[in-house]
Amino acid sequence: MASTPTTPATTSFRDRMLVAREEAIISAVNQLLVEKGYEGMTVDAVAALAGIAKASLYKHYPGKEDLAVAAMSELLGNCLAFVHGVDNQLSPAERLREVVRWALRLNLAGRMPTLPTSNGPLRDALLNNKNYVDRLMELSDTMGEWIEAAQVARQIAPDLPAVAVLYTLFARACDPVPVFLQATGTYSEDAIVALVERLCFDGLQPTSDQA
Amino acid sequence: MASTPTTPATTSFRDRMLVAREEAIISAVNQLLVEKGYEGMTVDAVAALAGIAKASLYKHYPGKEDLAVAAMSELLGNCLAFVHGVDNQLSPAERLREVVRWALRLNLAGRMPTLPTSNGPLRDALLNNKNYVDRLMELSDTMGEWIEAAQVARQIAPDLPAVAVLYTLFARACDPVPVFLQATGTYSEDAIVALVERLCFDGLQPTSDQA
DNA sequence: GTCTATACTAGGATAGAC
DNA sequence: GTCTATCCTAGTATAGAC
Repeated sequence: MASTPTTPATTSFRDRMLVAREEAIISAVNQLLVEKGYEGMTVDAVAALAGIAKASLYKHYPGKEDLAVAAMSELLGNCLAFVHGVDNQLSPAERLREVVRWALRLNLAGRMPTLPTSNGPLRDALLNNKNYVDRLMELSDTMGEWIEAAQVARQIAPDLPAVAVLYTLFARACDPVPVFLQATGTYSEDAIVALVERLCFDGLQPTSDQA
Repeated sequence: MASTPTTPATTSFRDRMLVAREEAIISAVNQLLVEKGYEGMTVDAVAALAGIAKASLYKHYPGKEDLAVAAMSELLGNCLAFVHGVDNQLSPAERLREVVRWALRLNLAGRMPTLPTSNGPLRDALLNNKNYVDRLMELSDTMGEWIEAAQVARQIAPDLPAVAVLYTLFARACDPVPVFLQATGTYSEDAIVALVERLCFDGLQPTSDQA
């Protein structure tokens, strides 16, 4: 107890502090991206919400774009963790539905950050980040396999281009419809998830028992 | 010929010039909203693209928000004009499909401006503009009637809340999926319109003849 | 109503001490 | 690596002459 701390223990403690800070920073970024969007998120606000001085923040992340990239990279990491945890006993289509439901719940809970597609430099920063691109490709590969398996099993239409299906699933994860429905105050979260999942997979058509 | 121009004629000419300028301004706003988004659109760029000095621009529209509101109001006007021109002989569902196709084509042509939902002051400016709100309500009313008629006719599922259908149709008009598909360079505009229309109305499910 | 030139401010990024 | 204080560009908006 009274002895001088060993070097590795001290380093480890400092590392833990650093990691905790960065978690607080990215958590703040996530919240502000949801509330204000990328352009509306100021670095000052991130620093204030994370309880850190702005200059310190710049020691962790060299610019505003890097904050956004880190947040999106973490989002993809969480999504990959969920995807890899999905029960492989489920049919491919049911696995895809699980992912859509996961994304819808994240969205409704106000924890789904999104970035504008119109911001060129930001888009470049994303595509230049190996971590982000690797995760995006792994997610696309895994979901792409599920899509093709679901098409072979005739659970989703086999004549749809797989890339169109993949883009559609990604887009539904950021769709404004669930949040708008939530804002009406009429529907429970579960009801909205079920409704939007159905709109995605079945469209507006009557189900077969609605002749 | 030599006589002093009559007051009404002079006024009319000046009015035409003014209207032409405002059309040029809103056209520039539309283009920049598509290319850069609202926050990325600078008033300088609008002025330059419209071929007018910035100070002159401010004589027409008192601020940046007003530019965006005018553009969205014009968009709603164009949409209403299309909606009112749709053949009433068509079934309600087919009329809704016509509107979706119109919006998809506008989107693919790079002429569909969108605004961020996260910008509070901008949202207020929209909702405080009578012209915009009136048009939005008229469009919602008309399409709402079509939706309910289509549900009665069992052309779209009658158990879906009409408001969810309406939000979905609005959301599909601004969806990123068609533009992403366009960016792959693999599909023609017609193919993308047909594909996304199908995804909206039929979802991912196989069609009945794909057992 | 059009222009040139300028005022004002928000916000991204840094300097330099500790 | 953390802080306070500062720099500086970009961008909204205006003044004032014509």
